Amino acid sequence: MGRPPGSLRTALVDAALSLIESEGLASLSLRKVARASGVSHAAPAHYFKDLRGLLDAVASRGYAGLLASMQAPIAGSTSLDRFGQVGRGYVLFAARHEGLYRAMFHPQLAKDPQPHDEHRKAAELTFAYVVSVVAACQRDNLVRAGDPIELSTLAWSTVHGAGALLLDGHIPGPPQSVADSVVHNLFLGFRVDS
Amino acid sequence: MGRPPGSLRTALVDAALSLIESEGLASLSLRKVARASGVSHAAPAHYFKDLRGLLDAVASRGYAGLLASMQAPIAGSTSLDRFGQVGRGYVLFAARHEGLYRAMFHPQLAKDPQPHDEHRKAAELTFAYVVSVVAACQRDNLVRAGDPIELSTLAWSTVHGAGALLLDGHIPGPPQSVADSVVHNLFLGFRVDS
DNA sequence: ACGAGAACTTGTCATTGTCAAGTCGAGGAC
DNA sequence: GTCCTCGACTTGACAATGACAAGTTCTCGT
Repeated sequence: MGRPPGSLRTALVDAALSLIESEGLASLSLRKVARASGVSHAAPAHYFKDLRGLLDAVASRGYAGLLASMQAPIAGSTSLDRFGQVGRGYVLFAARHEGLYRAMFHPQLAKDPQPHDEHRKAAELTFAYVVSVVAACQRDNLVRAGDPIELSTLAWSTVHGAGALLLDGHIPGPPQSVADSVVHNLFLGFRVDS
Repeated sequence: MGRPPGSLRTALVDAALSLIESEGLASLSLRKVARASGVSHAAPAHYFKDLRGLLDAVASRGYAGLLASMQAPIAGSTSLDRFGQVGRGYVLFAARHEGLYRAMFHPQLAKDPQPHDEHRKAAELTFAYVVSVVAACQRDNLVRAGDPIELSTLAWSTVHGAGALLLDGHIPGPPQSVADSVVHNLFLGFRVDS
């Protein structure tokens, strides 16, 4: 199959994403990815030496989608609007891309639980956007003073936990309303003191 | 090997817990558990038909430990003290029992991502304690009014997210201070309005 | 005495991650 | 032009695993 040069790696990640979406993360395997891409069973190991490597590549792709979801165009465009969209976009991304979300944060499939560089870089980039939005809210006097990184870490924890618990079925109700509730309550804790 | 009657199931869960602690969740297998317990490779399937079944049993055990960690004896005993201990206990439990915590919340090893009844019951029992503590704080006028279940869900999301991100290395710093920071900020958002 | 069911064991199968070794073609050195 | 190397795979093999089917053995009620 005439493949554009240097694109097998990309194609393998595409196949992995598609398999995760259609069959779930748990049944992903290096060999399935290879088969879906029409290459030999050992080809993936050439690019990602490990299952861990594949998952890191998949996760990096996932962070791009997550960031896009948090930056989705919204009606208003005050810093507060963007704050709300960050939270909602995060939780809804988890709900809409369950397998991918799990691949990003719960890589149980790989023996080594610690994410590698590519993965970690992508995560930091995404986090940086959250920090920038929080800082903007502080400049507009909508969010109380304090280290924006610490506040952002808390916000990340909250939306991340909500997404995870939602996927595990621990939080009842439709994702949309869970997202709204979480964001609403989170902001109550971030307001400037009255 | 003369085994007390009806105790193999318990012994298998014990073995699984021990293996998770010593080698990590990712390398757990039904067969290893069987070997560690001195029984045939198919014995575990008799009690937990699935890997999923074993993980559910392990998770149920885990919730008992989690609850204990949240109820750890503390100096003061106001409802606020207990609120703090719930949060700290949760985050620290995650940090101290990484494999078990992952087994409880990220059962990627099983094909079916949804927890089963035993697991879910244990989770609800644990959550009920959180709700009771939050409600007590409300009675003492330390936490703002509102549906205690909704507030507790938010609190759970936050500590759960913090634990998960901590394990994935996304939050730097020692677990103890992360726990303190999270609980501190969480409470700021729960205070009664001034 | 007998049948039934619980508590396993033995055997087997397809699938998987990983490693070692090969193949093959393009690009540069001489 | 020939040689050499190196990247991009392929082929082959191995041990481990989850799951299933078919026993076996033991106990208990009748």
